[in-house]
Amino acid sequence: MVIKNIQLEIEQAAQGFAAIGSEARLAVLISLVKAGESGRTVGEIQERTGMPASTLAHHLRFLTSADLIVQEKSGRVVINHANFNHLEALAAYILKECCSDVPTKRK
Amino acid sequence: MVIKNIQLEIEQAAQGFAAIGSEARLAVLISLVKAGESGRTVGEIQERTGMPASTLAHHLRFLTSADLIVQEKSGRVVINHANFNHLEALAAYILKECCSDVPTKRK
DNA sequence: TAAAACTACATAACTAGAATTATGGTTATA
DNA sequence: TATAACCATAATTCTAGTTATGTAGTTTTA
Repeated sequence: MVIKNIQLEIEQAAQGFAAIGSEARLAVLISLVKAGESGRTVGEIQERTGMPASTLAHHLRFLTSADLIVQEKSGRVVINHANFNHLEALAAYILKECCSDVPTKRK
Repeated sequence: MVIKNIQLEIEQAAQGFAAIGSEARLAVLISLVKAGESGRTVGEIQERTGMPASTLAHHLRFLTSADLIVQEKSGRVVINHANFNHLEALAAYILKECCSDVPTKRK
């Protein structure tokens, strides 16, 4: 798996975190992360999470617009993939600038 | 700096992400991450972010209840510290279970 | 039939002004 | 010189208007 380095702006990062800031959506995303590259159809996610289709569609839209997942249409089904590049960037964002304002001690 | 390994439940993780899922709060948190261990007073954060005191107080409360920051009272000022242990755990959470459902190829 | 779009509504969140509380420093007074 | 009174500052709480979100039923599209 190739991980591309993405540079996030604070708006994008906040949007990304907001997207996984609800238990329902976080559960959906984690399910897709577990599934790896091959992803899962909307139906498969619905089976696993048990949420109503319309609710799930709404959350998938939310996750898609935050660029956390990518949807791919294949015939009649839609396959959802975790966007690993973006997720990596998001995870890194939190502590990226750790301590940059701490004055370094003079020796 | 010692990093403790924290195991997060999905509710806690979602709450944590929700806490940094607003640009205002993410900006506050990043400011505290930059400041490192020594933290920053409410006033210092206000100077940097320019947001009204009442709004800032509200967001700090939110961040505190999600355990992302820790507040320490010192005389008249309240010093805010990023909770690095929790932030590490949150960052790790996103991809922790990556690909666990992918069937491994037989050799 | 699978999935998305549309719709509706109750609930929660964001923002910020005004009032309040808490602390520390300064000045006045006995 | 105590100490009471007062003022300044830091931060929080109260309150309210506005906006966003969560959920899910219904309808549409491919």
